[in-house]
Amino acid sequence: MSPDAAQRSVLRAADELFYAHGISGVVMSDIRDASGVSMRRLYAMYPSKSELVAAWLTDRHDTWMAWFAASVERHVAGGADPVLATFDAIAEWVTTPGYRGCAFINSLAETSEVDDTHRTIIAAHKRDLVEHLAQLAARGHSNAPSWFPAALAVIVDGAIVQCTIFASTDPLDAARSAVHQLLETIPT
Amino acid sequence: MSPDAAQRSVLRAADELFYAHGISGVVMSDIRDASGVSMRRLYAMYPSKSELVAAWLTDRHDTWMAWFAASVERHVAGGADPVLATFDAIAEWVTTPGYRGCAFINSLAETSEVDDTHRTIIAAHKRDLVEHLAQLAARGHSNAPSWFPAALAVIVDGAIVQCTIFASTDPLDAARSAVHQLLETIPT
DNA sequence: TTGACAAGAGAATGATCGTTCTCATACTAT
DNA sequence: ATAGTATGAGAACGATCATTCTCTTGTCAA
Repeated sequence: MSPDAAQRSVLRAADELFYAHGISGVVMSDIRDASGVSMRRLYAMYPSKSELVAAWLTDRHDTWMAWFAASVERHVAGGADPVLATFDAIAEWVTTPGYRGCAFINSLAETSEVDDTHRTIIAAHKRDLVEHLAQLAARGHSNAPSWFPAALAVIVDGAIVQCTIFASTDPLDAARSAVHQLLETIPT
Repeated sequence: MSPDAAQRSVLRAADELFYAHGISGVVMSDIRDASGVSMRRLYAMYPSKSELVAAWLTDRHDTWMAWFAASVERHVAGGADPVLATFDAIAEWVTTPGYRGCAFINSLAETSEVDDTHRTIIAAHKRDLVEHLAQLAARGHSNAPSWFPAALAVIVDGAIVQCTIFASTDPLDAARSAVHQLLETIPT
């Protein structure tokens, strides 16, 4: 297996396993078994589990943001409002089999207070999400109040969490209704 | 130590430790050391760590809901709108030293998909919170749309999560602004 | 006082985990 | 082909954990 293929295989295994079972629910030999990469090579690539987790989070940030942006644009191309298209994208995600909430929120719950590396990646992910939502809001709702993007991010994260807890899309629908109502009151 | 005192001491230790370090970040001997209750007695009370966690979550539900209701009423008595008083209460909580987000959301991230007991307690907690918020909304905003309580719960949970991630109260302020704006559009 | 049982301290047990090591097997360069 | 190096398979190691056991120290009824 080429170094590149090994790297991809490990990150794919890490994503499936860490997302499904949580960080402490996955042991290094699970990663080896799922990726087919030997312990020796695994530790040559990532000198500790913590660094593998950091690499996974970084990779997942890129992958997820790219997926999210593409999904939103697809719905915008179909005629949706850029802000409301956010909820169409999240609805797709939430109804995916194996959905278990936001990997970053979940990982934060498992991250001890001393591990700054993981926290930093997690916060950067959410900062990027807020920024992306701000750009969506700027398209077509250019005079939304300054708190709007941050509020939108709060609502999106709340919906992601509650859809996990209730195993239902009802919270997402309520969130969409609230944002729809909010947009009505914003002069274009 | 009386059986009652031992029970209280164990639950208090469980709350401090599980909340601060997460479930898998706490080992049973930590509970023993913090509570002063011997292993033998600990396992006589709770036959496994998982059952201790369940007892902790149940206890925390009662404690937290009581605190939240009281804090909201305090702010309502000070003249706040019952719905907006929610954000005053959450603001108190978020600025408490040692704040680490919602124990139930955090625990869900650590709970494996097979452990139905914990999931059930977590979902019941959030259901009770939604119901409480619905009752607050009914006071003074009796003709809010039917999605309003669920949306309010989504916004509250999102704010709780994002204040943890960003270690800031900014998300809470944005959330409050959004709800304030929403209430403006609801005919009394 | 004594005998019988309840409870504490904390060591023992067996499983699991992160990480490293060994040995056997390839591959590379000459 | 062969010495030298890299890699894989997976056992070994040392730490940690949930849980149980042992031994000791009360405590209380008669």
